[in-house]
Amino acid sequence: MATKETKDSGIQPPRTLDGQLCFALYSANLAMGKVYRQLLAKLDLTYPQYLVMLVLWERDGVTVSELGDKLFLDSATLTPLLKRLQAAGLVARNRSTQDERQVIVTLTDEGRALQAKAADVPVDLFCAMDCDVETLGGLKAQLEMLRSNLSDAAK
Amino acid sequence: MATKETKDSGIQPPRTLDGQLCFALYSANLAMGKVYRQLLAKLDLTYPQYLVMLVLWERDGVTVSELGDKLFLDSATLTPLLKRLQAAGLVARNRSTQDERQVIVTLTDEGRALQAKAADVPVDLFCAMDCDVETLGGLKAQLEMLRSNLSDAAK
DNA sequence: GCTAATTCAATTGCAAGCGATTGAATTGTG
DNA sequence: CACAATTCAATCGCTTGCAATTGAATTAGC
Repeated sequence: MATKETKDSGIQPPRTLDGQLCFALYSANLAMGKVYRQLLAKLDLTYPQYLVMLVLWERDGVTVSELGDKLFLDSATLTPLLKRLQAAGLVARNRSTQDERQVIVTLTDEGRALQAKAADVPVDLFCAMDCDVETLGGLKAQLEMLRSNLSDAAK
Repeated sequence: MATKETKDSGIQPPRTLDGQLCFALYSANLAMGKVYRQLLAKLDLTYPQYLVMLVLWERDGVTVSELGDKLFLDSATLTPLLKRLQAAGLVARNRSTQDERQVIVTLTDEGRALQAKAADVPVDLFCAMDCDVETLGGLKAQLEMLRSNLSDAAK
């Protein structure tokens, strides 16, 4: 055999930077982060903090684990992030009385009020992406499939 | 006007977590990072470090700025990363004699030797993604377009 | 030739992100 | 009931990623 081949397929994955899908994913994500940083600056939120607020605006009063399941993050990331949101006066953290292991995250009045100020964010971001809706929808579906496959592969 | 609309388009970008392309991008990138962390553990590299090595394996002896242009990263990220690669014995960092402001990054013998050990990484990752090549190619092109558009939007 | 503007890497301070571990609370099993 | 296993949040240590700044080297303008 002259060159290494992918199992059973005979396909050659690219070995250079430019050829790799993963680098495109990585750098698109970085670029998205920069746009969000600008858009969210007026709300004093980072993108992961904004994601937590999105979850809470949809359904208030969730545990750290539930947040983690929705956002694919664990407590090592969420606990300090939630403390910062608490310090900013946007959420409260309270132990569940039913199960003292769980911490319930709740919106404060200020946190609820922030939703109105954040209304423009999805619109502005949609404009920044400058794509037609069909493309974005297809891209979203493919990325979700990719995330699912990669999650399965990672143990 | 009953609801806010995207400029001139009448289109409603999604406001919930599940609806957002950006979250799909963000979480797919996190999932990719976890797979790479496992694959690269045997090489003692992180994914950004691996990207730097990819660049150097393609063309040895590049400046920090050139690395930054290729990887869309700046010196605040690259300098400490390169110092870690240097501490690991994979690269050397030397001031250019032509222009003392520039730092030239060069592979050591050990760094060059690592390329052989990394040969399986793209293959393994391709398997982990579990997609056909056409899908991956299309996805890569769309992500590159998205990155470009977002970069333009961010200042 | 001299000063102003620019370029380049480095540094600082902060916020993720995660592997690994800890400790408390709960559940399961005999 | 007892006690082992599990679940859950928190903590530690490390590596990105970046805005802002610094300081040195180079280039441009006069």
